[in-house]
Amino acid sequence: MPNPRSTTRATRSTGAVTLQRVAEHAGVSIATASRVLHGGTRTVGEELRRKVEDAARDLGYVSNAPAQALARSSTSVVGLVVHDIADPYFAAIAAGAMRAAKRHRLMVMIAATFGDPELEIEYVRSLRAQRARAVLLAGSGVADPDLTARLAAELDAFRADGGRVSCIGERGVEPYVPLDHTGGAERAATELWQLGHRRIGVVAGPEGLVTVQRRLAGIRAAWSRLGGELPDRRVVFADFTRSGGREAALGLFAAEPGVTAVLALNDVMAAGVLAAVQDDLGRRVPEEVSVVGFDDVPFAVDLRPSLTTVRLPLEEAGERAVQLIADGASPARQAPLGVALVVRGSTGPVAG
Amino acid sequence: MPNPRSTTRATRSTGAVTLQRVAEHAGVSIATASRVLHGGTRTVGEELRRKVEDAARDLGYVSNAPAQALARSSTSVVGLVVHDIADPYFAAIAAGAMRAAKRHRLMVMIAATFGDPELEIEYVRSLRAQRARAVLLAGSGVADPDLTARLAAELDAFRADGGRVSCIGERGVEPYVPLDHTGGAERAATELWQLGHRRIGVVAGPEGLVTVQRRLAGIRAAWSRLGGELPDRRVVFADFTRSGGREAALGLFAAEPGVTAVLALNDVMAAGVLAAVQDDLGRRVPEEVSVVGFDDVPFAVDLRPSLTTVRLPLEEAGERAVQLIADGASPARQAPLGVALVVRGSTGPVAG
DNA sequence: CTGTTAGCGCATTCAA
DNA sequence: TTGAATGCGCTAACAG
Repeated sequence: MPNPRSTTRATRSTGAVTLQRVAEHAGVSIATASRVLHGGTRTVGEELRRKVEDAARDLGYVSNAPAQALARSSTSVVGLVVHDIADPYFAAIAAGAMRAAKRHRLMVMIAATFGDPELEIEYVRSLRAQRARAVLLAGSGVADPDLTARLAAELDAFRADGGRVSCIGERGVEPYVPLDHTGGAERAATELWQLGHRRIGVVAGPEGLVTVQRRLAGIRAAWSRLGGELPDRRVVFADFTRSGGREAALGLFAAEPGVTAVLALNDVMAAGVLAAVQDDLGRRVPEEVSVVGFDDVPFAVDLRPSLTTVRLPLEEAGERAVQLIADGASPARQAPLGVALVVRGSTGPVAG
Repeated sequence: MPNPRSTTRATRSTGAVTLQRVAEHAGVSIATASRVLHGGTRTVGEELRRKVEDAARDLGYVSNAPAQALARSSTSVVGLVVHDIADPYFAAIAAGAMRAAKRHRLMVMIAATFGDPELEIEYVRSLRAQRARAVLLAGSGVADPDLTARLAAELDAFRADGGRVSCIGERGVEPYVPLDHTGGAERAATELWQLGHRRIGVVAGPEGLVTVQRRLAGIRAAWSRLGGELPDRRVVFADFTRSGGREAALGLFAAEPGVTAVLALNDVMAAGVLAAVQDDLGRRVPEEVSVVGFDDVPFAVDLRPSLTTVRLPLEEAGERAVQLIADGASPARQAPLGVALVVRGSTGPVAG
């Protein structure tokens, strides 16, 4: 018998090294092998333990995650749902999440919805099928009752199957990592007011996103508190992209040439605004027009001029989101992550 | 009976809706249910098919991926191994990969090594445990024989288990998406030469990365072909980060004040170089110093001044990488993705 | 076209 | 402490 293999079919030639084989090789039962290789509790004798470990190493054993998942009905993967991983906002969150995931020995599966709420629901469902241990919703939700309800239903089903859920920013899902969009926006608006600006414009992202609504609300709140006016025609909605920002800025100035400062609702859009104002419109920043961004993504400091923006601790938010779903994290109230206005070169006093 | 849940423990209250239950509910065998719900082939009668579909919908059935994976020993997840997802280079690749993955109905699991080659090996092993259908290596390899061999061994094992492998850029693994680092670098260097620069400096990434070596080789090849000189002291290695670029530039100019142009081996470093040259050293770009980057990440155009750089079709590379491992993609020779020099504002003729 | 049956690899009672 | 046996949910022959 030159070949120890006995069973019939193909697939399992010498290929798959299973617990079974390790057990045989070590001369123990598969239960024992399982205990030393996977079981946390040390209830195996020193000698057998060594034998099993040696066998596993010799054979190059690698556990079969799907099999384990099936047997214990739980995996070590967490799903992260973002809009677009190429967007530095989400990339930062993902980086933080992955860092924390590593600490907790979790794998991160990323799904990009490209802004499609239907896809978000579909991905949660898919993650449920994967029996992911948790799903992290990183993107902003949309203010649509139907969509929200359907997502909630899907999340409930996910939880019913034993999964955990957490999200970045408040969106009606518990637990979540609080991000003070409103407060940050208020601060940015206030800064502009203090610089003497009275006629400001807002370059906003998609109108349906609750993040956009929150930031906008913060600006409006601060502005009216200060006694300013912000007519709707000075608020332009567009995609959360560079070109979205550029086009929105162009539209804004076409309609309201007197605007002295513009608040972009994220840094990527701000980059587009800067390009529009300086290159297309030929106005100087900040001498003629001030620009403020939101998020403080890494490249904000390198824009021309460097961008004044509201800093959001994105990486930390990502980390916290996985902490929330890792171990028995208490669903205790989270201290909101600090937002801060980072004043750089794109803002200045209103032209006298 | 206000509460339909009955069974004892926790987890499996009304929770787990299995194929089994769907089959019962529909009055068919579980095999039939499986066929209509998962089997691609249409070998089920119209009536039963409908019954099963209705039952599945009514019960809210979601297939159990781990169970499927175990039974058919294959999953629909592909692993993507990157250095750092927050780096726009990898974010772009990931975005492309995810787009293609969606088309092929694959899920993408991302692992970040943060530049640690050991972690890369560990992740491949972990992906093997997950029985991932494929792993995509997006990061550059290091020029270390031991590491390379161990990674190769792990990849072979992965393949032996039926997994597919592909990577971005040549690194001794087949198949791969060719990226002409060398050619791009040659083009950038040539451009500088033509602008009259003779004393150039290179701000390079980690010396061990083969990508760095390739780009550097391209520069050296072009330069010596043109008749220029590039002494080692004008080549500085640092991290592939903004601060790495900034510090490297500072060091470079401290040692070689006469340099008239610097080639940064990626755009993120170039941002740091720009900051160092203009803000720290107070020299004008491009009047006094020209700067060239590499990759053409999204923010390159927004730098101050806009960055001349070598464009690499990163998203497309990501897409191609998953195409390579999807369906029965022929391991045919790939036409190298086109690289192009994008001339913008950071380069100009040498000061006369 | 449909049902029966035998695993897939592992965790986990339950005995020993 | 260790082993034997059972089942996780599903797929894939194989038979009818």
